[in-house]
Amino acid sequence: MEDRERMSRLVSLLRRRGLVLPSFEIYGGVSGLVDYGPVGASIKRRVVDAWIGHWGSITNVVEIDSPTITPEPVLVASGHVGEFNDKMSECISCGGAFRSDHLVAEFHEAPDTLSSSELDDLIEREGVRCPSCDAFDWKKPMPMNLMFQTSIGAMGGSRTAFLRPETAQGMFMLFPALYRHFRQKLPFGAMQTGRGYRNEISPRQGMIRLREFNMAELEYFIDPDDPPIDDLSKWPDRVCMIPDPDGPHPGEFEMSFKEAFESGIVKHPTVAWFLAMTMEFLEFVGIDRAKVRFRQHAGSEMAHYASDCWDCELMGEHGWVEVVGIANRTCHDLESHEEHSKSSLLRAWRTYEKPVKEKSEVIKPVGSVIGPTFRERAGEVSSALSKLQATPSTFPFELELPDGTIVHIGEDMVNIAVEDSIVSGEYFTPHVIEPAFGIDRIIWHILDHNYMEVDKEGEGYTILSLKPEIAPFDLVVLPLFDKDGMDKMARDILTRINSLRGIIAEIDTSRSIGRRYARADEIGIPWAVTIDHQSLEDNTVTVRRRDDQRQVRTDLDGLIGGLKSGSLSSMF
RNA sequence: GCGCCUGUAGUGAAGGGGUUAUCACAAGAGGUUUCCAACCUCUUGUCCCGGGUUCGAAUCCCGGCGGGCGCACCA
Repeated sequence: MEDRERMSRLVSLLRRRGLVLPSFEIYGGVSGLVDYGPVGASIKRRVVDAWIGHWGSITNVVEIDSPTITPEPVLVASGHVGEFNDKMSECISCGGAFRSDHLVAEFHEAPDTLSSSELDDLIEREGVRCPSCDAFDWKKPMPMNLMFQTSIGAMGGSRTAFLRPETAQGMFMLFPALYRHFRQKLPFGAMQTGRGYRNEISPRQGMIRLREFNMAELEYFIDPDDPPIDDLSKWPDRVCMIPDPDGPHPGEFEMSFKEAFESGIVKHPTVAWFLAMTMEFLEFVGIDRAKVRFRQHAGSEMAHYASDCWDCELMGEHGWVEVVGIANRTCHDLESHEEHSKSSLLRAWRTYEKPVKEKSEVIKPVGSVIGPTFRERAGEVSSALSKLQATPSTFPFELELPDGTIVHIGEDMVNIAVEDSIVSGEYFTPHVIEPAFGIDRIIWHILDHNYMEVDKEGEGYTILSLKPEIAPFDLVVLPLFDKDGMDKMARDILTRINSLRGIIAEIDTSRSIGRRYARADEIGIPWAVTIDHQSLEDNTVTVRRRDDQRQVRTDLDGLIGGLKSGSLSSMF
């Protein structure tokens, strides 16, 4: 499956032509950081724009943009501070590294709550041996923080913060604003693209595991009792699905999304819809469908926030790589933020089909009696009374306060009222379906799947067969010779084309025409326009199609029209 | 983070304790050519960084940084 030679030729091309390069190279480089060069940045922008356009086509999905610097409490609530702060023990004898809490798991009920020194004591006391070499020779447990920490503000007044490990929290923070924006109606979604940061222990595999990377995430907020259901028959083609091997459908299947949902392999209708939408996006940007599979997480590898999770994996020179995670995060995030922040704005309202009439007895503390009787504790007594579920039948009765104190409540201290109310609905915490895309990983696979090494008249020849929608340039303008008026005409045409909104063209005037076609093919420019002697006489040019090198002659208006409407290929 | 391998123009490679480090491709200037990496002339540009050994280090040694693979870790 892997061809190291092909991969190294591809990587050389990416560096040589300014697509993707190591960052800070003149200072020795930094592992896990890459630059998109002049060609790569253009591709990346178009892939991101395509992603925004794709999901934005769902009504009720909007784009937002949040800070990357995130205060600590947000990430405590999300679970990242706990999850991303594992302590690691290193074996001096063999160099192996292991999670300290796993080493002492059989000696403690909640090993993940222990501090470094407590873990160290326990390892010493129990004589825990190295799982790989059986030695008893440990370094002290070290916290392994996978988030980049910083502080907001200077000196004493500063607050701890982290660079975000995912963009998703930005959408949760804006839930109240989104709920208002969407006139308090579910479902709705918010998406953002941007950088995420993880201080990986050992970044590997080029742009597959980065320390700073581009993500694109969508949080789709739904009513769990009324999940959106889309018509899956729009996507009849089959795709490789690998359900949870520990579940009821172990194995590997070729099936449509509709079949996967109807057979119960994909449980949630909205998740099934998003799987299909994900496949559609990947094909739009030029991913080879035959190199795609959807794999359901086993329970044991589920992220801390998810209840069901599907990975979309792509096959490339690095093997199968996870590029999209589609998770049902349920109400985990909103509930946790409600608990930690004490905000009451993280819920949605659900109106009942028929209002419910409720008759209830309510206990109302009488402040004028309770106040003088209990003095400074009157507040606690009042709130304890209000929380009583059942109305007491006899007086006086004993009431227990939160700290265990027992007080005696007389009949004169409360009013018991019977209230009739009409309840027309209820508040609930929305559930969230999240597709999370690793943009860099997708770009790598776009390049991989479209990197064509072909034979051209006995010579090796390279074509990057990118979809026109994500090509770095829409076309290249080539004067056959850089003189005799062809030079001026080419520059005039270039100016005219570049004035079209959203169209990017470049010009190449150096060396032979064949060499210039080759250069353009190598970075995936789909169209080349050549100005020759005839152009000067009749205002026509030739248009060359990258993938089959065929040419047609057209007049300038035909060229401009075809470019604007994206229909150049209809000329062939 | 550990182990093994590795680092020479933009890319790919050769070489190597001693004068000015070699080659191909690429790139720039000019010429030639009426459409697919042709050809001619000229030009630019390289030993990852630091320390050590040595009269002398790009070469040997050590460390760092970067890359590949394996282990470990990882939404």
